[in-house]
Amino acid sequence: MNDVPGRSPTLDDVAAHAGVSTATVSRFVNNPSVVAPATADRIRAAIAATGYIPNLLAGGLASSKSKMVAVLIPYLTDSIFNDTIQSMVEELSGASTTVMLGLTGVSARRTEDLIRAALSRRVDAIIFTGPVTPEVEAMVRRSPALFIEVWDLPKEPIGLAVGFSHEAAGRDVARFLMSRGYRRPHLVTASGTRAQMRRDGFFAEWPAAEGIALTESSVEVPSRFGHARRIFAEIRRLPDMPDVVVCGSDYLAQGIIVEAMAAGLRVPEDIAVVGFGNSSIAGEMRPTITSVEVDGARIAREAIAAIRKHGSGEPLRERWIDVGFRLIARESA
Amino acid sequence: MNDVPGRSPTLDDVAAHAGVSTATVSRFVNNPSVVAPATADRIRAAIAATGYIPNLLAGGLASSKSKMVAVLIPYLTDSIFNDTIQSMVEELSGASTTVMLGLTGVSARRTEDLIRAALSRRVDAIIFTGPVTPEVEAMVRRSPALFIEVWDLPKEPIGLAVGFSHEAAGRDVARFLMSRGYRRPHLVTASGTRAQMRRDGFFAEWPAAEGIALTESSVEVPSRFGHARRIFAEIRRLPDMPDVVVCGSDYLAQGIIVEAMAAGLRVPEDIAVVGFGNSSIAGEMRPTITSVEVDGARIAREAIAAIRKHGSGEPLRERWIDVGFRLIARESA
DNA sequence: AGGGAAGATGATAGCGCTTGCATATGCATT
DNA sequence: AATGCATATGCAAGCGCTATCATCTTCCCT
Repeated sequence: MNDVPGRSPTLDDVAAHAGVSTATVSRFVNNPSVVAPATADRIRAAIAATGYIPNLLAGGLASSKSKMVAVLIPYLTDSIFNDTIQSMVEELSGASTTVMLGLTGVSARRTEDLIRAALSRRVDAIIFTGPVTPEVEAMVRRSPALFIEVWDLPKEPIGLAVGFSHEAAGRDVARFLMSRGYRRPHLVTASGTRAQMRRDGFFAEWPAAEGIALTESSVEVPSRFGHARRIFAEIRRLPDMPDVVVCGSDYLAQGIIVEAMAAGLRVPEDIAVVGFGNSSIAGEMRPTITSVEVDGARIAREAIAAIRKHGSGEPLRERWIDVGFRLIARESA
Repeated sequence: MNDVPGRSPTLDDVAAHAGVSTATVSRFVNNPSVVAPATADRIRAAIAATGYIPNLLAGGLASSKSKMVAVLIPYLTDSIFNDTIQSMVEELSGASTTVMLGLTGVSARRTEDLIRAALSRRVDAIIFTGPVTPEVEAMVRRSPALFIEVWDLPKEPIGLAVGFSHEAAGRDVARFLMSRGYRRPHLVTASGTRAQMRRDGFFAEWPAAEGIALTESSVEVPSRFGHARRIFAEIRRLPDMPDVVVCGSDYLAQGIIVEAMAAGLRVPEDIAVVGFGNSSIAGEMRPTITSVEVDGARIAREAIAAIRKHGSGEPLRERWIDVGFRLIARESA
């Protein structure tokens, strides 16, 4: 598309045009306030006249900071991270940082390739969700990039962890349901580590007494809307219908509600439903979905603050940032 | 791992370790088959021993191709592009190309900033959805990056367009509904350009005859699930209930179905619903949603094929690639 | 008026890689 | 043997920027 004769303008072109040295233009571009106002004006004009667009490949090479961060998540579709990623990308772009997006799926191989790709770009940080394999850990440890694990609080984070205790969340849901009088929950657990931790928390808290039973089934990650048909069919086949279904995402919860209503059941009277993540649909569904809210925007902000600190050489004081969670009781349970 | 503490290993380190020149290692890294098998083995060993990870900033600077493409979309949440983006990112990563993700929202300012950021990284291509402002056009035209507009077929694409005719899609939906005997459609149109084009197509095709009426209302982009409450309330206030609601996304359609059922109406008997985009939920909802399928994966593949061609210097023959669409009749209408 | 401190700018050596050109080696062809 | 042509590798000049150090002005204080 380059119908313009010649190569694209460089710092030197701008410098020549403005009658200053390249160093001065470079300074101006990175921090306009360090050059004299009059010079700044000339440079500004020169940039406009030449149509100069900085080359961040060169800049990054010279300064060994790329102003780029990798965001690695499993999926884009129906993911509970979705709202978090949205604010993550917005905040990052706002801080004039480029986001490199990688979808890991559940494949360790793919994850490693993406980490390698990120390191190849000399990203300033990697924002990661999901289990860390030894290979990933090895690669990441020898790199200067800040490694941020979000949505969880592993015992031994490689760099920084920004998240909350899934085990505690599971416990809270169990306590909540008990207090509401539910006695026969059915857990739908996804195959990922975090879902398992919530399940463990739920089990640990749930009292094993007479008349207090619990059943479960499992789905592939992510906990999608589409899993609902199979799960609901499974539930119907149970000898005793559960009184509440605990889901790994609001999307799956939504699906269960739809299935229940299609089967002529009322939610929550005949069967209650709990979601997870407090995605926007949770408050918009009919009935509205009881869910566990996670402050995705806060996770994004904390992560970015850490990246900025790390970038300016400041050492990070803490290894974990617990953003907590909040159970939001709505109509569905 | 005998890595030098301090800086990360470079091509020279690997070269020294393998007893060859840096050029040879570079060749090996970019295309293993051009070096002699014995040399390749030595280099492979050296890379493993040093833990070398290429620096694509330096590589990109030297070769002036970044192996990076920018993907710019309005939103991540509830977006009809979601499935497309998913396959786009997967295909791109598979082709060892880094994806730079940008969320433009509806702001022209933000869009321009993102384009500038992409150009600063010297991306090989920009995959774009949404209206092109003169500023964007100017920046993009003078850059060597391939500019690909997806999901639409503008009359004068700057680079390449991969999409389909929204006007035709609107017409098809109108014809379909007529043939099914619907006579009182209600259109819910989002504020974006493409939605407007579908609306125009629908209007153009819909016969203006006795007993064949049509109403409409509008929503902010994106056509989210959450808009359904307001829209449905509007519909109920209409003097004559429409017999079918035409939505700009399957998510909104899903919302309308939920609202209708909550109001005790049957879908499609009392009121039918049509979605758009054939997102995964369309086939999973109850009732399943009649929708217009767009082959997102194909769009992704075509875009990537074009990028590859453009990258190897081949000129692009065509300016438009029409991937078409397909109306999928399901239970909801 | 002299001595500096502070501010603004210039000169320049890399950052780690790619690539055109030169060189060296092997092998089939005359 | 001499010639030619692949094939394999080395040399070294950049790619466009940043950052260190040096230089040159001001301007304030004693």
